[in-house]
Amino acid sequence: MVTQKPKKARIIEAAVDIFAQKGFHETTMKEIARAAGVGKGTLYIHFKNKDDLFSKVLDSGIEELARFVKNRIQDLESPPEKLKKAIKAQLQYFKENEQFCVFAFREVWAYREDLKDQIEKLHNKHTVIIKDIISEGNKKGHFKMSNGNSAAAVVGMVWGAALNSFLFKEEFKVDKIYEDIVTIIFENPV
Amino acid sequence: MVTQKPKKARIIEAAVDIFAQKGFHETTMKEIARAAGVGKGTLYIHFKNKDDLFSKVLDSGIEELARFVKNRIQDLESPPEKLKKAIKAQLQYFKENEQFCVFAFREVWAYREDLKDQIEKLHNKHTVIIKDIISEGNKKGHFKMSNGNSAAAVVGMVWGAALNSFLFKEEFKVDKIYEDIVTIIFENPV
Amino acid sequence: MVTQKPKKARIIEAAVDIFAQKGFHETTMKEIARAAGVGKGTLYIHFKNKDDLFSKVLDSGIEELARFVKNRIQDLESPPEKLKKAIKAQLQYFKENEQFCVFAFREVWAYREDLKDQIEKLHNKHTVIIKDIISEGNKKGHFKMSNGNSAAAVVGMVWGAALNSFLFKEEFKVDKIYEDIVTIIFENPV
Amino acid sequence: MVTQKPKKARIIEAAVDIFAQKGFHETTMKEIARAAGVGKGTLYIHFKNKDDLFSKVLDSGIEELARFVKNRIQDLESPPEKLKKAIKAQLQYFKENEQFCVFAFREVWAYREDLKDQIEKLHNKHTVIIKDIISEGNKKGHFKMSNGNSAAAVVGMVWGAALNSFLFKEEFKVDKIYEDIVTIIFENPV
DNA sequence: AATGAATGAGGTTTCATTCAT
DNA sequence: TATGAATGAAACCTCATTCAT
Repeated sequence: MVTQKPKKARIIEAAVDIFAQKGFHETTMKEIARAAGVGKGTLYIHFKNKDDLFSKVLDSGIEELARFVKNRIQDLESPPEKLKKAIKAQLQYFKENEQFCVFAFREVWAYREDLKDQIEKLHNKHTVIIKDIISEGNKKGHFKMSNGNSAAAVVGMVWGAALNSFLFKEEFKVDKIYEDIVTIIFENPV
Repeated sequence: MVTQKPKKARIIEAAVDIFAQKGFHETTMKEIARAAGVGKGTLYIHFKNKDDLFSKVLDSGIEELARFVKNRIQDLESPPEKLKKAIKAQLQYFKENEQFCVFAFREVWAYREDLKDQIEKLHNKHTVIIKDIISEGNKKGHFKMSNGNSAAAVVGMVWGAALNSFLFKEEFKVDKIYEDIVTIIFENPV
Repeated sequence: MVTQKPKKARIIEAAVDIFAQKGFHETTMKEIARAAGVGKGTLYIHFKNKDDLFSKVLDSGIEELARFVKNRIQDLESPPEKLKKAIKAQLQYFKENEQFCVFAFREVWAYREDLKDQIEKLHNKHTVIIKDIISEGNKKGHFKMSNGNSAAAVVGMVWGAALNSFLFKEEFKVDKIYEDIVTIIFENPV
Repeated sequence: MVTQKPKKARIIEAAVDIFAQKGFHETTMKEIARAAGVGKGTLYIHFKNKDDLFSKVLDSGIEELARFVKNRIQDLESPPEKLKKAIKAQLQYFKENEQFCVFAFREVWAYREDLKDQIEKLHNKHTVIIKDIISEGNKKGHFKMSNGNSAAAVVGMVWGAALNSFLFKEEFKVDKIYEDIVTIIFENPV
């Protein structure tokens, strides 16, 4: 007999897709079960309940995004270069994982009171990469940004531009969006 | 007898609050009715259904935000000054209407498929102010930004920073956030 | 100012139409009010409630049908002729008042527990014409039918044939249906 | 553990009773569930919605009535005998299943626009037995009836007489009603 | 007498979760 | 471990009826 991919992973994969397409409330446990090819009851063996499944799905996605970005910047030295690369990496990830990103937009930003702690942690994990770069850049004299707000603002910029593309169903042009954002940060208005 | 505020307005006010606190799906029509001090059936006199109420609430808020920002920039000439003022005005509005802003974050960004048209329109109405300023600034030689993406990025920056504050329940310091954003746009990294 | 038709009559007229088209439960008081050109509250001035309005409407219709049939047979002497004429008259009335007849089918036959007394009375008023003819015919030696059941059976025959036409949207051919029914009663199978 | 009767059958049985007593609109899904001894949600596992349940209930009853009548006439040869037997069988079935018959009266005759197709089919299935007998009888020279209208008239006669008994809460005397109907068809008025 | 805005009881239906197999 | 039939709380929405004008 062929060794099957573990059920838990299959469930998460299926859930990302459906949550991303329809949002938390419009998605039913039955749909997820069917998409994962398991019984409804099985979901409750691997996850405590719908909220738990949801937050695990979120977790796994953000983790992957963070890994993806960290990989791309790990060999760079200069904070401005790191910042540029981190922005580009995010945009690339968005392009390749539109599904998940829409999902993250929907649910991380539009956070639910009862998942607050969970979501704050995730938001943090995601923003912290940028925060560290800025922090390092400030120390080395490259930037004059404050840490917390600026990181949030930069992340907001990337997501704002990305969401704008998604919303208007334009083609998602990584390079163009990248240029536009870099211009805002690195070019002075007169 | 005292002339009461019109029912429709009272309902919208109550709905903003509850939607903002709990999101679309967690909010029940019963709650809104109770908060507005009217009967459940009354909601259905003034609004076709829950979705309709929701989108009217959204509409009225965005309209007000747009008015608020436009008022503050109408006497300014220089595009950079306009951009700064528009950013500050948004932050001020956010501070004074935290409820509505969280609501808008939740639902405009995390847009729902079935309200897409509605939300695109609103998103547009809101972003277009920044877009016009940038466009004018480009023509006059102040900026070198592209129109669509950059406006979305700038708006994302403001909202990202604001949401960050809300998320972490820090005090919402308009001036500090304003400085941080302006620094990103107007100060060059080295 | 022109003397308007009394409101009460206008309401009944409107109600027959709507009840006939949609049945008791699918018809709303608002619809009736609008069709009658009066305010909703006005219905409650002239009728105690929806049930009361309904039974008055039924009453007025059955009354008219009974009058219609009685008129046509009053000059006839022979019970068989009377019976034939009464059958034909009913069919004619059905053809001219399909609206009301469907309504009567729906509601008289499918009687509601809470309107039972009302409906029995009406059913009676309608069947009694046939019952009297049969009774007279028996006495004079024309028929050998029992009174109650036979009248009900004859009425059922007429309505059954009529409803059959309505159901299958065939043209309602009075003469043909009339022939078919008369054949059953007046022609012997071998 | 004792093998229980299948849930679906139990639901249909319960639904016939309640629908018969109170009609479609006055019957609630909650009542049916309670009467069937199942949860409200279970109804929606076996039936798409209230309309679906209703039409399935109707279907199952008409099917049974048709089977009942067919069984009784299958060994007879002469069309007049068949017709008599079919009439008697219907009356017998009515006596034994008053519940269902009242239900069928209510809803088949007083048909609802949205169930029209369903009801036409059922009406048909029921009337066709009589239609076939008449048709055969015409061919063999026993009757001189037209097919469609006459079948509908005969069925109407049976139902009319039966309903009359139910309406007036008289004892339902199969033999007496049978005699009365047969007299109308087989005895010539003078 | 006439109106229609307001009400809220009560209906249908969905769906997260349980549990016997 | 795995399943899915069964459950019932809770949501949205309608509409007969009331009552202040």
